[in-house]
Amino acid sequence: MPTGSPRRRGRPPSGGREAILTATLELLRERGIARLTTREVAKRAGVSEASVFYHYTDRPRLLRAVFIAGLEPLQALDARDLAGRDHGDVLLRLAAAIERFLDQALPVLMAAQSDIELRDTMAEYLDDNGLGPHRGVQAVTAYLAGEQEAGRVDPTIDREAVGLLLVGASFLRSAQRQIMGHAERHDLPEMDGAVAMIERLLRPADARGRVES
Amino acid sequence: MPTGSPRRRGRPPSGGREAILTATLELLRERGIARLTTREVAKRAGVSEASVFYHYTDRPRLLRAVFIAGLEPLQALDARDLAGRDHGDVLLRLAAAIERFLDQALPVLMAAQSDIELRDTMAEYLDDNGLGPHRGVQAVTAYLAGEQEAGRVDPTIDREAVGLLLVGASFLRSAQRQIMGHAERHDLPEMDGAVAMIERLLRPADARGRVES
DNA sequence: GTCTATAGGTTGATAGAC
DNA sequence: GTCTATCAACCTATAGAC
Repeated sequence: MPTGSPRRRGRPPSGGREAILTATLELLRERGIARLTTREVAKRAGVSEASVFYHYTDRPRLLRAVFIAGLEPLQALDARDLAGRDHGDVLLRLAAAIERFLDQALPVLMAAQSDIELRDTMAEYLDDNGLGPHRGVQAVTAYLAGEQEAGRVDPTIDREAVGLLLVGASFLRSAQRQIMGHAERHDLPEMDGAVAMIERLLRPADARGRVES
Repeated sequence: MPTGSPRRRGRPPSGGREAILTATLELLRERGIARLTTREVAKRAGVSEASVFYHYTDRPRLLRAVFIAGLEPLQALDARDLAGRDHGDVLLRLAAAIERFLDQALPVLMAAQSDIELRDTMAEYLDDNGLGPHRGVQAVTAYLAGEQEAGRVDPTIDREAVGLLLVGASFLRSAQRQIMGHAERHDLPEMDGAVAMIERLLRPADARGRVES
């Protein structure tokens, strides 16, 4: 028997299901969850409201689907994929990747905080799938462990602590952008300086005080 | 004419106004803003619903008042108030203070993200009053500047970068507690390790490698 | 300042035809 | 799978008496 599926049974999907998901995510980011009505979702997706309920049963389940879709990119985060000249380079790229992810996901994560049932649903999902902020910390930790083994990073460094510091800074910067909106004043420092400090910390003892490059 | 106010004119306040504020804040933290109705607020505060509108005009203004009340403790944050044996001690206390503040304020900050108009209102308020995450960074920066001047901290240290790292870690830890709820697994590292790494970074060059105490 | 009562409007969800 | 039409529930806000 054939294992592939060259042709699915039944009527092919018309794309309505995905259109609803996309429309919901857009409206969530644009207006906030409080102004997100199934009516508006249907309008933007170009389907009827009943169609929304046909596909997702009720509003909480629709939102759950949106949350999961919005968090999906976190699954693949790995510092070792990011090549770079030196530690500073890799860590800066990793921090940038985390900030990019958070800029997308934070609106969704925060929206879930608006309702205790949504919050619990999402927390359970995150927990079951081993997701959450610790994922970013793990990415840093794994990278540092490899570098320590290769003798390129001080072996007495607390890998997890460094991960917490780096991911925390990225998180704070992304959250600040969202909370403060486009208020230009009162900016946070750039990541460069923070990464430079971390880099200084990582240097093996025998390399300390050496002049750069 | 007397400048003090030994006795206010008119009927003394019965405490209804404050009861409404407190009830709103409680419900916000317990159930989330989506389930926060003026009806429930009135019930918990022990007043009629009309009383809520008498005092706060409409729901957005009530929420604005709650946000401001919830953020007030940030105004006073200053690392120099926190005495300690050494840098690690002071920074650990400061981080703890920031986490305590955020545990209270983050639910409020996140709730404001649920509605774009609330979000903008709050962002404007934060901006006008110079509030926001940068306040925590400033507290660290100010402390480090003093210590650098006294020769107890490496003068080549990027103060703002260190502030970003420390506040970021506190922020991440507090946010994780709220987002993940009481899911025990997948914890983040404690602050101690992170502070120890920062402390190592701060040591003046002539003190590096010295054995502790 | 506080209350009761209610108007007015919005929303999530269902029914039933196509 | 998609639609139109509709309902029951709920919420904010106001009116007017005390």
